[in-house]
Amino acid sequence: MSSEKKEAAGPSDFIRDIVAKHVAERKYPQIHTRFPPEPNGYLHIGHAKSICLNFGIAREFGGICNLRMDDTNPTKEEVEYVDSIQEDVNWLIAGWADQNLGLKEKGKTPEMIASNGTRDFYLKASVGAVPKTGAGKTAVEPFYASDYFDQLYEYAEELIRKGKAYVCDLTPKETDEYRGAPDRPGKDSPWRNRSTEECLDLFRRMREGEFPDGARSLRAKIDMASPNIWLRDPLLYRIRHAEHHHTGPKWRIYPLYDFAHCLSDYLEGITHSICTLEFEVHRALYDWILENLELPRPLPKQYEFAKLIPGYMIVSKRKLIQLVNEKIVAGWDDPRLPTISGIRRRGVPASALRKFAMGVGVTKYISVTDIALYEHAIREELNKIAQRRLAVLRPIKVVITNYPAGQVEELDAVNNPEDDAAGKRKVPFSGELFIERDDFMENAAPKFFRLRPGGEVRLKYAYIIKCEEVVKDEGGRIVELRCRADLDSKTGGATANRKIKGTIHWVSAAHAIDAEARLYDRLFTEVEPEKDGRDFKAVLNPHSLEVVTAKCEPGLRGATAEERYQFERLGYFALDKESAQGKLAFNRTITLKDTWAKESVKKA
RNA sequence: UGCCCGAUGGUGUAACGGUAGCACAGCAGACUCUGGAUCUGUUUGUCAUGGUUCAAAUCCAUGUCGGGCAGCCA
Repeated sequence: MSSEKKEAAGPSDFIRDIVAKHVAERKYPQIHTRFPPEPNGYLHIGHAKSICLNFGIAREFGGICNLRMDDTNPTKEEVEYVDSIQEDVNWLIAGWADQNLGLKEKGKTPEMIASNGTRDFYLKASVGAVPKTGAGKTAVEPFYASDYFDQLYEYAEELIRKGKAYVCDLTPKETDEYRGAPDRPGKDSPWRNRSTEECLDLFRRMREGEFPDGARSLRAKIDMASPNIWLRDPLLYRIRHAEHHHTGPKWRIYPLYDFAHCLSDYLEGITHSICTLEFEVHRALYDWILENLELPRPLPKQYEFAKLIPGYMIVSKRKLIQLVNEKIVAGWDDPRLPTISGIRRRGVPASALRKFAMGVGVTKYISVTDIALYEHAIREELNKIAQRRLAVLRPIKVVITNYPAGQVEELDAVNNPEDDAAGKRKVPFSGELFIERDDFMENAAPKFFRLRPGGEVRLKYAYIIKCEEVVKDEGGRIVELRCRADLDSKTGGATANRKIKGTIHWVSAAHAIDAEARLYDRLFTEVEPEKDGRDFKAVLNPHSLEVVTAKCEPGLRGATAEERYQFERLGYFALDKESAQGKLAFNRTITLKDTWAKESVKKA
């Protein structure tokens, strides 16, 4: 296959191979996947991989991917999370797979249909829609596992009637003891052979709220001696006197993941249920439930892949919450966090996140992904679209001694050398400038290409200057550089083609505007912050955020949140949401590759 | 010492019995009014041992190492 063809065909991996085979066999009328987060936290970069996989497959095979809240545990879930999940998914797939996003009409629950002569439930997705509540639009919303509680309850009774499930009175502790251990079989619950009638009666009374939490449970009757722990009469329902964020006070019993998930997939007509490796051992149970219910339509199948573990990040929900609660970061969307909202706020384009998530591939091999892959994807994307601007992060004053006092020139500056269509803009130049403190070295190393006493450097888009005097204060700190410009060397001028090794950025002191620049770096100093159970707080990077006041070219006054900027020679920046009129704040998404920094480190 | 899964350069992956390829990172160079970008070249790899085969990263066996599973979490 040629590389071009391969590109058009999308990535290839073992799951897509399976799907492609099913498509070729016409096994299903349409490929249907789903992305089913539990709304108990914010989505992070790991979810991005799952989203790209599930929506990517739908997109590549002309299918649908449902967004579903896997909300079967009322004590952990909140609407705040539902909203953020929806927002994050929309952002990530916008312009890429929105036409494959499966949602449903607001308030709709599964409908009773007749399939192959039997009673059946089904909830169709409405595709190509984004959540809209405006007048005249059909209101749509994500799927919710909790919308299936009625059907799930019926399926549970059906299992009881078939003698495949029973109400068990063992306490949680006893249940645990009866389960045995991986290398030791469990033993049957004394309630295992309770009559169907009694089970039905008890289960109904559980639903009515007659018993306290933990008093009874509904269990599948499988095999207490199974080598697979999840087949040792797993719990299907537990009693929980708790209000649910979506169903309110209606229920006192809630289904567990294993019971709810496979059936939710079935109800939505999912064909390929893709999840992470830790559910591999649950697959037998997933199949068992569906098969024992003898459902009329084709059954969904579960496939597992290795989740993303990016270096220098933590992704565990518990730890993320800890960072937020202990105010180590500024909130769920802190730009240092690997949450999708943090990544977005940092200025990473959705296309870059997707590129990364697709690029890491899909396998069953668990590994730590090099953060360089992530950073490369971001730079590659930003390089193509970012508007170049001049800004000085740590200014030092430069006076051009031979430049006419009071003169101001409007110089042409290229907006994006990667894109001619981006055009040019004017940047004011004058005899008093700011340059980057790092771009001057009093005792420069031989390969330092920038400004040094007596040395020359090119000011980007402007003149070549020579440093003639270094002015210091009483403390010996450099306060000003007095330089002489080669006035013929201006871009387009007589000596414009003189070869000067270094080119630096600058801003005109009188015209510069101030902006807060938030310089973000990785949050941790170790690739695996939690390696060997170490406290991740011990390896926090103390320099993960540095805030400076940058001197910016005046054009940046009109910066927008949508636009991406490259501050030349420094990095990519995005306007933060906290920016207000007259008070600009930029987040540094990522630095430019810096070979000089690497070089100087090598020497040290 | 139970069951399940996995192992290809430093990292992520491809090769589906027939030349171990790609990307990142690294290194060297070219070019450059961004030490950016781009371009060229390049170092490094099939966990081990047997077996099947004309031919094995691929199939089989054994071993080693790593991971998952004993929530009324998902």
